Amino acid sequence: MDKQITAHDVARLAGVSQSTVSRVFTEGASVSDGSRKKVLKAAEELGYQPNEFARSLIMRKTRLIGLVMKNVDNPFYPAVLKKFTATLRSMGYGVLLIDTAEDELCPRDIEQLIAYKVAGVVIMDATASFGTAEALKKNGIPAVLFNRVVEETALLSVSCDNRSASREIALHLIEDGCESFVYIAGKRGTSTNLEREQSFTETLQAEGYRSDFTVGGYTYDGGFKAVKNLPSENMPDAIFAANDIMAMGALDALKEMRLQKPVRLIGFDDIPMASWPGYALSTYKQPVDRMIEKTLGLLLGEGEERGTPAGPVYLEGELIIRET
Amino acid sequence: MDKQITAHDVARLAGVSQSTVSRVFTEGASVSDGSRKKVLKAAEELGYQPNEFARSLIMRKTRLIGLVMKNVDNPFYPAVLKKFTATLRSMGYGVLLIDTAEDELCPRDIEQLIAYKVAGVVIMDATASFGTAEALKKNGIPAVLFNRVVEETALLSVSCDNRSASREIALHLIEDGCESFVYIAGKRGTSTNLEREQSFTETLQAEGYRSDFTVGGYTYDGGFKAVKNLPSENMPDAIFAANDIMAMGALDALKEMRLQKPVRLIGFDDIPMASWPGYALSTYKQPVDRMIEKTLGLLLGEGEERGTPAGPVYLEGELIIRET
DNA sequence: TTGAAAGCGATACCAT
DNA sequence: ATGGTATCGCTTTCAA
Repeated sequence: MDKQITAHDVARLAGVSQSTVSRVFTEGASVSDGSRKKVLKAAEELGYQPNEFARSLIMRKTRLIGLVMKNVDNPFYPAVLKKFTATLRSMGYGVLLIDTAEDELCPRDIEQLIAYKVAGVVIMDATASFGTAEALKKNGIPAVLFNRVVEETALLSVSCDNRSASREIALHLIEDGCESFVYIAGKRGTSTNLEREQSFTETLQAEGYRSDFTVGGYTYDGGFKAVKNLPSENMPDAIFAANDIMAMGALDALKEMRLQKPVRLIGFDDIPMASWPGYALSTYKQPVDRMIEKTLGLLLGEGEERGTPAGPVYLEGELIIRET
Repeated sequence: MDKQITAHDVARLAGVSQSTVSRVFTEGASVSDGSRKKVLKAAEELGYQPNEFARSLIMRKTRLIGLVMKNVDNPFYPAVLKKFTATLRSMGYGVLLIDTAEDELCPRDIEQLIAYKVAGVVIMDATASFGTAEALKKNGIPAVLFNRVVEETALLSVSCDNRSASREIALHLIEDGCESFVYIAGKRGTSTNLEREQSFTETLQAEGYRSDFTVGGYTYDGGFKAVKNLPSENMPDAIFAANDIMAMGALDALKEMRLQKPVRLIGFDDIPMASWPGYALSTYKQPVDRMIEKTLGLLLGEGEERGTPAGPVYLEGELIIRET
């Protein structure tokens, strides 16, 4: 940045004032065609681009959105990340990527977000403590949780409707003739797991069935081991895994066990691999596009869309039945 | 950002000058213990964090690195992205994420990188045209290609040693008794594919064998179809797929075909899924950690490490033989 | 050690 | 339509 090209340089080369250069790069400012051409030519030649730091400073407003993500291991998120980035770009925003190691944003994350005065924060697959939410609020930075609900912080949040999804899954399985069930839990304490678990179990109970329970921690290995630990002489009719990669682990374990009785298996997310012929996994497809749209609407939208809805936003997805 | 908390606010609350506040947040500036305490307390209370935009502006140097990525579909990259982000963070840099749709950086990407005056750019899995490279150079922004080599632009680049890797794979297969081979190509025109293809084919020829050839485009479907299109009465002894997800597609196709003769299959990358029991894919593990380290060294390192090496940097990985 | 003041590169208001 | 100038929040001399 020592070799900075500034509006002054362009002005000098174009033979106009620095103000005029600025106007050429400002939407809806009045500049004569002649000046504009000269400036554009000079800018092109020098490779000039207005300094966003100076611009944001004087405008008292940045065009940066903080994207906080945790779980790169989960193939669900890359596509989400891409979609967020692409959409934000088309809205004129840049993306400050923050990778948080823990389930909860750490102080360094917050400091960076505040230092960059981001116009908003999307927190994917992680949560924020009360203190964190406060720090952001103090600095007037809005934040939305993506795929997480945290009651205490009153942070905005957008998720898939895990409850209705899990109910649908339970009912589908029952209708299919299943009578014994196992739920492979994700990470305990996450809202996604809690909602899926509760709703699945309650629906089953309401219909007169019960579900066994095991933990998979949202990982492939977890799903694999969860099934391996099931008593092979007494396998359930159906398994609901709280996400797709656990379901894949479960499926691979099932295949290895070569059971005589088929076991129905349903995952959650609809990651790209779920449709691979090798798996052909039945799953619940999260309404990713609408979730992202809604998230950005809450964060940056105009008027009523923006701001505080009564509570967490839940969007319905779609049950996709494949071969499992 | 309208509700900005500035060093002035902190100064007022702490009863010192704004300069002193700045000093407290500047490494190695001289402030009395008393002042420091007062300032820190006030800052804490207000939730103050120095404005990075103002800071970068006056310092004439940003702490932002542009990370350009394309292929979110390839499970190889999420982990790379995470590692880059984490490492950069520990070096004090923030990450400006740019998602480029095309194989080659588009003007908008460059404009954003220049506008944010990034301290450097890492281009993952994509290339830059001559014009692009020039625009960056004009603005004094260093860039490194990760996993791509582009001869004409003389851009720095760090890759896996695709040639030696492919040779090793070919020799291993021959040693294993294979006599007929198929290479499933990635995307034509990419340096990774070219290097793998040439080296594999040449090694085979040198040993007196030849290889058939088909294109998979670096996608699961591509790999799947590539195998399905092979004549089932005349399958090769071994297949080398230019990346793991193609290999997985190939493997699933192979499984569906239920051949009597086993076919050896080797992928490339060693993505997490390759080790899943359902695949147990043999593959060539890219030396990701060292590649990232080298990339950042070239971009931001001290002294000799930084800057222009004679040519592209190639790092050796490791052949991992699993069940395929 | 501390405060006052200059200046980073841009925008926008004010004259002209 | 154009140029001059104040200003954004910060770092960094320069005096005190």
